[in-house]
Amino acid sequence: MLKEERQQFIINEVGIHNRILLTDIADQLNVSVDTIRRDIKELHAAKQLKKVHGGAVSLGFNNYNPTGKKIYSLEKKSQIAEKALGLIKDGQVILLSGGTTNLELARRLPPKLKLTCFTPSLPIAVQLLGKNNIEVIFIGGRLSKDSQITVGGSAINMLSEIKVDICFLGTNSIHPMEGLTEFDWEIVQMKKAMIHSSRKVVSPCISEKIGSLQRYKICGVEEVDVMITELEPWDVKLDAFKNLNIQIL
Amino acid sequence: MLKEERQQFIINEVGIHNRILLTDIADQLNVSVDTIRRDIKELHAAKQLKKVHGGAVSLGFNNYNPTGKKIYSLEKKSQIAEKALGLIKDGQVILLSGGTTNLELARRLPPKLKLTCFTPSLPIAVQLLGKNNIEVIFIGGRLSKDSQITVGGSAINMLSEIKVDICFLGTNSIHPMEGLTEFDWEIVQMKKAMIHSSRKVVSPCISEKIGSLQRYKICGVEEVDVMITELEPWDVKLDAFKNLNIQIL
DNA sequence: CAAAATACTGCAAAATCTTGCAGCGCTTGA
DNA sequence: TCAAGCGCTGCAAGATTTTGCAGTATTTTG
Repeated sequence: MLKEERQQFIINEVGIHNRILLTDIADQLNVSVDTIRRDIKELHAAKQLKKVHGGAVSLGFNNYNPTGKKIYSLEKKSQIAEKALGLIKDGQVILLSGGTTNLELARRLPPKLKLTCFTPSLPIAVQLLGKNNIEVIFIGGRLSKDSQITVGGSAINMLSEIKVDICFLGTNSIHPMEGLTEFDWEIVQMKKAMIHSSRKVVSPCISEKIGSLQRYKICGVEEVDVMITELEPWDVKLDAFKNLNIQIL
Repeated sequence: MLKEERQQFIINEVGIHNRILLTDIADQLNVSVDTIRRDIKELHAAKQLKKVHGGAVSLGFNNYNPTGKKIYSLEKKSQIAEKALGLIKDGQVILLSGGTTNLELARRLPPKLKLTCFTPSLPIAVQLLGKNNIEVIFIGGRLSKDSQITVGGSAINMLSEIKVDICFLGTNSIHPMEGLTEFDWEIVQMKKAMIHSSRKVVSPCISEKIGSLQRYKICGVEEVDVMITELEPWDVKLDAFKNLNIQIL
C-alpha cells in the first residue's frame, strides 16, 4: 500500500468518525503504529487533522469559534484593513468575500457608518450583525466547511442579481502575469461571480501572497481596480504591478 | 477514548447545561473523577469554562444569567430538543427555523447522523458547520438584527424552490383556535414559506407559549403535524389540542 | 463544629511518543 | 550490471504522558 493511499484513508476515517486511534488504523491497514504515527504527524503539519495523544481528531470537530479563531499575520491584515476602510463611503453597497483579512475589515467598520453589506461568509456575517447601522444581506447557498463561505449555483445565482459599489475580494494568490488564482474550484466560481457583480474590485492581499500561484484562475490582474498590501508603496515586490493600471495602497 | 474527545464532550456538556458535575461526567464516560478533574483544570486554564467546586460552569453563564431563570427555560428547551431528535432519520433533509429551541436541537444532532440541513438562522448555521456529516445550506437574504435570521423576498424565493422532509418551526405563540402567531411581519412571511416548503411541520414549543396570541397569524393549528413540548402528554395545558389531529410529544 | 464531599499530591502501571538504526525496495548513473 | 543514494518501514530503548489510586488537606453543608 502506498503512503499516499494510506494518508487518504486516514483523512477519510477522520472525516467520518471525527476521531481515530493510532492502533485502530494500524490494525486496519496492517502496518505498524509507527508508520501511522508518522503519517499523522505529516497530516498534522499539513493541517489536514489534529494530532493528539493516542490518535487524531478532525479539525472542524466542535471547535468553531468565530471570535477566538487564530488569525495568522494579524498585524499585517490589520494594516490592510485600515487602508481599506478609506475606500468605503457612507451609504455605499459593498460586497465582502471570505477570508480573515476581510473579517478584520468587517470588525473595524465604524459603528456610525451606514452601509449595505453583501457577504457569503458566515464569520463576517456574524461580525456585521453586531453593527446597528449596517444592513447585512447574506448570500445563501451550500456552506463549505473549510472556507466557511457559501458556494454553489444558488449562491452564484443570487450574486448574478446584484451590482454593488465595491467588492473586497480576499485573495489567496496574486501574480502580475497570471492574475488571481485559487486552489478550490468552487470558490473560484464564487469569486468570478463576485467580480461580475461589482463596479469596483479591491483586492486586499498580504505580501506573502504576492507572486504565488494556485491551480485555478479567477481573473487577470486587469480586472482588479485597487490592490491593498501592508507594504510601503515603493516596495520592490510591487514593482511588477506598477505599470498595470492598478491603484496600489 | 481520547483525551481530546473527553474534553470536547465536557465543553459540549457545559454548553448545553451551563453547568456540570464532576461525578456525572466521570460516570458517563467511565473514567475516574480525577481524570475529569484534570481535564477541567486544563480547560479552565484554556479559558474554555470556569472550574468550580464540584464541577464547572459555562463562562458566560454567571455574567449573563445570574438569576438562573434562563437556565430553567433552557432545561425545558433541552427536553424538547431531545424529543425532537427522535423524529429525525439518517439521510433526511430538514429545515430549521430560528429560535433558541432549534439551536439546542442543532447542538444535539449526533455527529454520525448524515443530514442535509436548510436554515435561515445564523447561529444555527454556525453550530451546524461544526458537524462533519451535515451538509448545511443557508437560506440567503437580509439578516434581521434581532432574530438573527434572514428575511425578505430573496429568502422566501429560495424557500420556494425546496421541499424538505421535516421543518422544525420555532414557535412564539400557539393557540388551539387561532393557530401560530408572531409579532414580526417579516418573520411571519418566512415561516409561511417554510411551511410551504415542507412535507411535515413540527412545532417545538415550550409550555409558556401555549395559548398565547400575537399580532399576525402564520397558520392554523391544522397545518402543524407534530407539536413538541416539555410537558407530559397528559398535562391539562395540552387538552385543547388533543382533538385537533396533532401528534403531541 | 462535625461529617461528608471534594480537592490536591505523590506514586506507579500502562500506554504512547521520540529517536536512532537497520533492512528493504526502488532509482540513478557509471 | 552493480553500487551508491534515497525514501519508506519496522523495531527497540528510553523518555514522556496519561490515568487511577491512596493518603491527606480543604471546602461545603447541616
